[in-house]
Amino acid sequence: MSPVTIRDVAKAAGVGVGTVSRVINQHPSVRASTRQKVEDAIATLDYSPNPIARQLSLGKTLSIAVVAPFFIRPSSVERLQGVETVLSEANYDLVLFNVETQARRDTLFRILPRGDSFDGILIVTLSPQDVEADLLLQVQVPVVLVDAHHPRLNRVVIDDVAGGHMATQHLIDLGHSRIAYISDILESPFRHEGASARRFQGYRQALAAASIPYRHEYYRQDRHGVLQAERLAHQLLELPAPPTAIFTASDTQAIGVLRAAEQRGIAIPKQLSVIGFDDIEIAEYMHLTTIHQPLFTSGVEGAQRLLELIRQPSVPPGRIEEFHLPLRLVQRQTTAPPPASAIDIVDDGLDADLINY
Amino acid sequence: MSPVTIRDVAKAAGVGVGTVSRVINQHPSVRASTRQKVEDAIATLDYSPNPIARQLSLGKTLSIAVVAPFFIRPSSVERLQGVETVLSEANYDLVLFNVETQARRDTLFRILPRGDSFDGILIVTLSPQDVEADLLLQVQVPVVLVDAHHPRLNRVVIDDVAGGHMATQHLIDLGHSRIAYISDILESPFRHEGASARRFQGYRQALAAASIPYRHEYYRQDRHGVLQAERLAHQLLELPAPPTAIFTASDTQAIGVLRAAEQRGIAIPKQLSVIGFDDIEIAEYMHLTTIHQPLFTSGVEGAQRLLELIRQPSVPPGRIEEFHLPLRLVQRQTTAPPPASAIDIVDDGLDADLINY
DNA sequence: TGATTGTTTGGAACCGTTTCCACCAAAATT
DNA sequence: AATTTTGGTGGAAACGGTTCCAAACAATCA
Repeated sequence: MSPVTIRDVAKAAGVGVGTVSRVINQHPSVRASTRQKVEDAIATLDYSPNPIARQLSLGKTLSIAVVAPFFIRPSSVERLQGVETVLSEANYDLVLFNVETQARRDTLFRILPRGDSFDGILIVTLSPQDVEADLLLQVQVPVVLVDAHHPRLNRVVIDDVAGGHMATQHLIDLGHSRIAYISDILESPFRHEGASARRFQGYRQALAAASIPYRHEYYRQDRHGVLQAERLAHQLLELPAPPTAIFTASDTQAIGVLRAAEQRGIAIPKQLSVIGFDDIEIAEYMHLTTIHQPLFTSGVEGAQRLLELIRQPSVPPGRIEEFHLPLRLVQRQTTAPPPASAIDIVDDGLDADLINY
Repeated sequence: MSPVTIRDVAKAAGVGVGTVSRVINQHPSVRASTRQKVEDAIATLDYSPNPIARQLSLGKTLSIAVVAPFFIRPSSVERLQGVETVLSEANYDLVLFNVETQARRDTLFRILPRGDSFDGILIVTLSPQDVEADLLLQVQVPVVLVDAHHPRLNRVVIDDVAGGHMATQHLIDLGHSRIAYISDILESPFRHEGASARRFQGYRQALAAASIPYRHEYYRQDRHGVLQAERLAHQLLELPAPPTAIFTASDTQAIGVLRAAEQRGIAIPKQLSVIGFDDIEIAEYMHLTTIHQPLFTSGVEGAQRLLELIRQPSVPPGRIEEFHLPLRLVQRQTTAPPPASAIDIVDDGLDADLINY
């Protein structure tokens, strides 16, 4: 590419390479006349410094890695938007690592801590296991988790339990008692992502507080996605005593429920209430009632914290921080009181096996 | 971070640095016993090569820049997904450059050709001006355009004129003659993105072929976005003789139209037909009739072509290629024949000023 | 056995920056 | 006038790899 180096410039300007470097980096101790000469040379040679060489010399890369399940979690994209805003402002390059499969996830957690390719790492919606966190901590690379947890890593999160509670309480307040919960898989054998599990806890707590027995049959899980949720919803709606309301762990899954209802000719919200979680952009267009979490903001906060971590040399392990973002119920048009017909059949008790945590 | 260098390994293994390098890079001419010694040393020292240094030495960065208006164009995200698939497969890093403003756009086009930071550049939905293309060509950096045009750059595109024609023809076939077109701004002073303008051409051609006079009042433009399109739709629907069908240059804008109709209590598709363009994921959920273009595939094709360009040293300027992707009408539930009441008022001729291209 | 060919190997040179140190001239101090 | 301080400057060394060249060694052939 541009084969003109700092030495060419130095020669052309009749100065040493150090001086050219100083001019480029705005170092103060360069005489104005010299600076001028160098700038002229730079201009006529059309020189621009090789960033790779600079990185090697500096030991900095000015780029940070962002790891997330972008394409299977629309919420990641909205978070990414916040991240991008902050990073581009700070002149950091954003290197994208998408995760769709467990294999890729594991590879990345193994690869990322190696090498000095990134000044920092932002991990979204993927919680590291202990060994993985160890690796990260060992290499001393600044890391921030967004919507993910690990006790020894900085993170920005929401109170998922409270969120689950809030959603369920909203349905209870409307008069529902047959409330189902759909989520992605709560415990994959090795690493628990956790958020859906905690929302499940909130769901259980709200039910318990209202003295509504927990029904195991009202809880379904599958891999995250519209189609999977659609299938689960069909299962629920085929139950002898189908739920009058469904709470899903994400808006994406809520859309699956909406589709299932539509296919069965079930009127929303008249015959079935649906509440999601996240408040992704599409939720508004679909009039979905949901729990709003600050997605964009989470990206901003995460990125800012990461930059802070990078900038300050940081005392040894630094204090680990957990930053909480607020939640808010956004009521739209997919929740309403249950149909009169259903209220009668309250508490038929069938299959209502209580399970303790 | 990992402060152990190739020289440490060489010392530990009792060999020269060249040998270690050869082991790392799978160079064949290393005796098996030597290789073993080196591998042992690497293992015990827990060495991993510094990618930056390797890049400097190699003159390659193994990373490619992707420039696009990701967050204001959902279609970009779906294209990005295709790009990501190919690049991660090929072990290239994907560096994201988001464009939301004209200033950022211009900066990037100025910055990107500098330096040797990227092995290739993929530009999505942004057509370079001539001077910008010059810069790119001058620096000899491999470039591929996706959903963007420039005669001297490789690109993967669709036939926008045909697409515009297809959408309009569909409405005409349904019996509409009062057909409006909503798009983003066709000609910003300095650089035309073009796609919407070409779809407009297709729209005009289809109308002309059906002997339907073009009405200037039926064509509206504003910045791309749901809210802007919503406003434009309101304007159209307030016209003395409102359109019975609206064709929008993107699905995003179609959603705006749908919202406007909803606010006015206008039934879709009974009283108003709406057809979009792109077939982004959300289009299906909203039952939007639209022109499908292969978004994911466009990303895949673009990335693959870029990798080819990078791999082969390439004859001087290489032959410029324009790769076309197919289009397809996807009929869902937002288009139907016009209401009987409207058919009567055919061709009141008012304001039907014909404009020639 | 000696000459020839082929395979491994060590290490200097290089990639293009930044930074540090030494040096110099001019200015300030005595 | 001699000495110290200061601001500017040149250039070597360092960053951590890859590659090339020459040398060492092994194997083959006559």
